[in-house]
Amino acid sequence: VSATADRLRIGEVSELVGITARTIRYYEELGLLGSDERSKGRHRVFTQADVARLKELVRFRDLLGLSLEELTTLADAEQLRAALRDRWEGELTDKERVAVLQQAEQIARQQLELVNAHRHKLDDFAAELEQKLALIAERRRELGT
Amino acid sequence: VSATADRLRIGEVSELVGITARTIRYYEELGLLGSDERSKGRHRVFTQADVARLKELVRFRDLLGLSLEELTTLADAEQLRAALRDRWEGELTDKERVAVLQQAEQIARQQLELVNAHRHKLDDFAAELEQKLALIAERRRELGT
DNA sequence: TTGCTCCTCACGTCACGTGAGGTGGC
DNA sequence: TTGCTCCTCACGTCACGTGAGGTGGC
Repeated sequence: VSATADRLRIGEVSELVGITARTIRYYEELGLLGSDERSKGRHRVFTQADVARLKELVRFRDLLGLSLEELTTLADAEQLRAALRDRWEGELTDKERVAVLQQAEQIARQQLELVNAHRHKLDDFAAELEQKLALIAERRRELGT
Repeated sequence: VSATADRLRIGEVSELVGITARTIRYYEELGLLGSDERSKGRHRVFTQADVARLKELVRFRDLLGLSLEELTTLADAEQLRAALRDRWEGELTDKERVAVLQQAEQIARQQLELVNAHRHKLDDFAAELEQKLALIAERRRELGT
């Protein structure tokens, strides 16, 4: 199969990520995926790295409600990180490696803050609902059932 | 001021809820608010109950990513509950009161499950990011900085 | 070679944003 | 009465959905 060679087709990616082919094409058009070298009209080819990136984008979209414009910024940062990572083996000095790690750390920290902000809002929401349930339970006790 | 009489105008509601007047009109058009008795062309009048309802809808929209069609279902349930609540004082038998409470409890439980499902996904996401940070920290130790 | 999957327009939809031009109400 | 806020179209936009008609590649 083509998958063994890490050359995925759009249908396979669609299946793996859980989004439609149309969405993948649209994201590519917006530049959310990496470079797209392909003569127009021919079938797109994807890698497992593309699948990972799409999964992450979809997660930010669905869980944090980010717009595609916001995802672009995020994708740019990730792309930079990936580019540096590709040069990781051998070609970098220790100083450069430290700089790459610092960059990666900053990105991850910002993402974690976004996630945590959303978590707190959901925690508040859940707490209110549980309070509501407690109030209902109390009223039911008052009614003797 | 008009606010003292619980007769809010769309601009006040917009401010209180944090959405635009256009959005409020759109939601009214979809029937997400209660009954709209008003001769066309005249200014809309809202109550604090409308504000509370809109705040809840916006929360479900933003935190859980529900579509307006899904919000409709949710709003219908809430509306039913509110209608029953209005009849709460005096007119109901104990049996009817218990039924109302059971309904309210079921709704709150379903909402809580939705919220918790989202919370778990965000927990997973946060855990992965923290793991990533731990990995970065480890690499930095290996590099001696 | 036959099918299936993919391709590119291109129009439709959902959830609003953004004026244009006009009227309501404290 | 003067302003400000509100009103109703109506077209624009973002993030895709949904065919129509045609070609690529195992």
